[in-house]
Amino acid sequence: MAKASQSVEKRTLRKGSWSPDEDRKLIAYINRHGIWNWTEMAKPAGLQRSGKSCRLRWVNYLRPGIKRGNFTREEDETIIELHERLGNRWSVIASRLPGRTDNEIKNHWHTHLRKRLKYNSVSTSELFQISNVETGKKSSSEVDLPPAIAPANSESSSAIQLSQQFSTDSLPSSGSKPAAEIDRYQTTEDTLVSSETFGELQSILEQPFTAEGSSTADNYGAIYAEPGISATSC
DNA sequence: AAGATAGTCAACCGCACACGC
DNA sequence: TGCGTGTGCGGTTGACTATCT
Repeated sequence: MAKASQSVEKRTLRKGSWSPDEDRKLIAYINRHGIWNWTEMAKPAGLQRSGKSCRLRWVNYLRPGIKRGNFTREEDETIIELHERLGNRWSVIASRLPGRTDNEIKNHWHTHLRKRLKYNSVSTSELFQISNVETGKKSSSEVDLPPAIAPANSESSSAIQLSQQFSTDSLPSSGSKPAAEIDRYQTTEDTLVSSETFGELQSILEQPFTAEGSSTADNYGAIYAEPGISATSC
């Protein structure tokens, strides 16, 4: 493609929040054709978005199996535990929290957990009590969390409904390119395989958690047992 | 009631890496 | 081997919302 037309395209690309209509288009396209090339997909999908933007929206928001809403105490503890071991390796941490995205975990860390750890002399379980006193203001996801799944806003909710709706015939098991390509996006753990430190990470991750509870393998099964998403392809 | 301030989170940006040619 | 392209990741930003004064 010529440089001139590329720059024109760049100028016409939409930025900012996604509309429900855009969400619908992206989901519909992916369900029909699968994920084959983010930068090329946007146009035939009818979206004036960059490939990056589409990918981000899908991975963090529209993908089936995304868990929205408040973090549970177990999830919080898992994040804290893993962050102690791994640092800001959000994608690795996300791989241990089925249904949570690295972006969401990162945000949650910066907005909730990090400040709790300022009280770094206390145990993780005590952090949950401290948060009550400390924040005083908003109590959104802090303590005694309900198993909330309620999305933050109406747009989110519509996106999720759409996603779930589409997921019934979900990620393409047939079609021109999909299966092999899509596998790449099914699990964050797969992305670790290529890492030179995979072994190292795995050994770290396989150490028992005090707080991890039921959050890993079992839930993977549950999450990815959604229609149209095979656990094996994860 | 209205403005100021703080908190939250979706989305963007830039960089690094993998891969194909 | 070097280059171009696509993708993934982590840091950061900015709009929106909640709370305070």
